[in-house]
Amino acid sequence: MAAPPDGPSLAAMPIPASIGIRSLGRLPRYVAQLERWREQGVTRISCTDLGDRLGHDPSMIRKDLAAAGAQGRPRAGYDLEGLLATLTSFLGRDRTDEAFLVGAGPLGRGLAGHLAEGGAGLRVVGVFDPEPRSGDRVGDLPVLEMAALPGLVARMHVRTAVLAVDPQRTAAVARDLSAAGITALWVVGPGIVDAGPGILVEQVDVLASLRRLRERMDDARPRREPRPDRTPWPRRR
Amino acid sequence: MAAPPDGPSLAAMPIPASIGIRSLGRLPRYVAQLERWREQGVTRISCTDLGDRLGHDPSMIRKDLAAAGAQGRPRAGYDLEGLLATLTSFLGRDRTDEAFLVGAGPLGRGLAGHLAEGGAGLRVVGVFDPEPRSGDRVGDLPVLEMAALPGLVARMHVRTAVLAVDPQRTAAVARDLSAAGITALWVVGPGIVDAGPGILVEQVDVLASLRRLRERMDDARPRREPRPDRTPWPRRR
DNA sequence: TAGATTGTTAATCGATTAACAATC
DNA sequence: TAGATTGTTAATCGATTAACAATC
Repeated sequence: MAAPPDGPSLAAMPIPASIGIRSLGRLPRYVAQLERWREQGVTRISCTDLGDRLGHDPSMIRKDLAAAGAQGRPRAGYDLEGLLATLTSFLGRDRTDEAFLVGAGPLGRGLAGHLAEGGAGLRVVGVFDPEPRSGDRVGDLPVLEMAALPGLVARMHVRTAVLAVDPQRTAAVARDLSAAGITALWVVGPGIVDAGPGILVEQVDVLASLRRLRERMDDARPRREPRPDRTPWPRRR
Repeated sequence: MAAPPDGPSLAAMPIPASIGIRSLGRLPRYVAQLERWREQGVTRISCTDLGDRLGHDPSMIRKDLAAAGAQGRPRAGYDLEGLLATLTSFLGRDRTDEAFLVGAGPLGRGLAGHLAEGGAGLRVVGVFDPEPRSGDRVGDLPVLEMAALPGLVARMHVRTAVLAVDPQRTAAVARDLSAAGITALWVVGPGIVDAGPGILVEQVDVLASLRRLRERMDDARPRREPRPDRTPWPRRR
C-alpha cells in the first residue's frame, strides 16, 4: 500500500527574513561578551576584538551588527554602551509580550520558568494542557483545559502561544490555536505543524543539538556498514 | 580604552560532520510522519510522499535518508518498517548514555524531565549546581555541589554532561567539567564556551528561535529608522 | 514494456569569508 | 599624516534544488 494523504499537505512556508536566524543566534553571544567587557571598564570595541574572542570572522560580525542597526566609526570601532543599547533593543529585551503556554509537561514547565527569569521578552500569562491534572499549577498559574483557551484568547487579547505538547498532538493543537485567534506560535519540539496562513510559526527542536553531539561521539566507531558496491554511471565530462 | 584580552581566545572549533546538523534536525520529523503512516497501515513510502507532506524537496529527503544509511528500491520506494528501524537506530534511540546535569534552574530541570521521558538516549544520573539549595532535588536525584563532581565523574565513569547554568558562568563551568574528565558537553544557552581540545561541545540556544518569531512579528512595524544616506563608492565593473 | 523512483551528478541559492575604498 | 577599522562589494563555500541514467 502506498502512502495516502492524511490531511492538507504542509505548505513550504517560505520565511521572508529581514535578518537570518543564524545572525539572530549570534547576537546574544555578542551581548554576553560585551557585558563582560563593560564590567571590565572597556568603552569601545572592534569587530576584530569580538571575532578573536568568539572565534568568528570579523566580516561576519560586522554584517551581523549592521543588520541589527549598529553603527561604528572607522578606526574607532563601536562605542560599547551604544552598541549594547542597540543590540538589546533589537533583540526585544526592552519590550515584553504576553503569551499562553500550551503543554504542561517537563519541557513546558522548564520553558515557563526560564521565560519568567526575563530576558526573552515573553511572559506566560496562562497555561493549558490537553490532559490537565486537576489542581495542577505551573508557577502561580493553574493548568487549564484546552476548551478554556478560545475564550481566554478573546478576553485577554493574547496573540502569542508557546506550544510544547508531545509530537503526536502538535499538528492538531496548532490548528486549534490558530482557530482560536493565536497569530504567533513558538513550537518547541519535533512535531509536525500545518497551521495554514494567518499565523506565524517558528519551530525549534532542542534535542536536534543533542543528537548531533551523540553523532559526533560515535564518529570514532562507525555504526553503519559500508554500502554495497554499485558501479556508478560515468560522469558526463 | 580598547578591548583587552580576557583569557585564552576562543578556538574556531571546526566541526567535521558525517551528517549536517540540518539533516539531523529533519530526521526525527521524518520518523514522526512515518510513525503516523504506520498507524494507518502504510507499508511503503517514497521521498515524494514525505516531501509533499512535510513541504520539502524530495531530493533533499533522499539525501537525508541516504546519509542515515537507508536504502530504497527504484519504483518501490522505501519499506516503511525497515526505514523506521534504520532511522531510529541512526538517531541512537536504541542506545542510552548516562550523563550529569549541571545547572538545576528551571531550564535544567525541564530538560532533565524531558530526557527522562526517553527518546533522546540520554539518562541523567547526577545533578550539580554552582549554588545548590540544601535538600533540593531534581526528580529522584539530590542537587550536589560542583566540588563533588570530579570524584563522581571518576567513580561513575560518566563522560557526558548537560550544561544549563546561566550564561555568565558557562565558560568557567565548562572548563571545570573538561578538567574533571567530561569528554562530551551539551551546552544549553547562549553562554560562551572555550573548553579547549579533548572535549566535544555542542551548543543550542533555545531562545534564538523565539527571538526570530518576535522579529517576524515586528516585520510589519519597522523599528529601525533608515540609516543616514551615504554615497557608496562606485562599483568596479 | 512503460513508467515511477532511486542514487548520483550538476546547478542554484544563501551564508560566510575575503578584499578594499572610504573614513577617521 | 599614517594606519586601523568600517561599510560594502566580490569570491568562496556549503546546503538545497534540479536533472537524469539506472533500475525495478
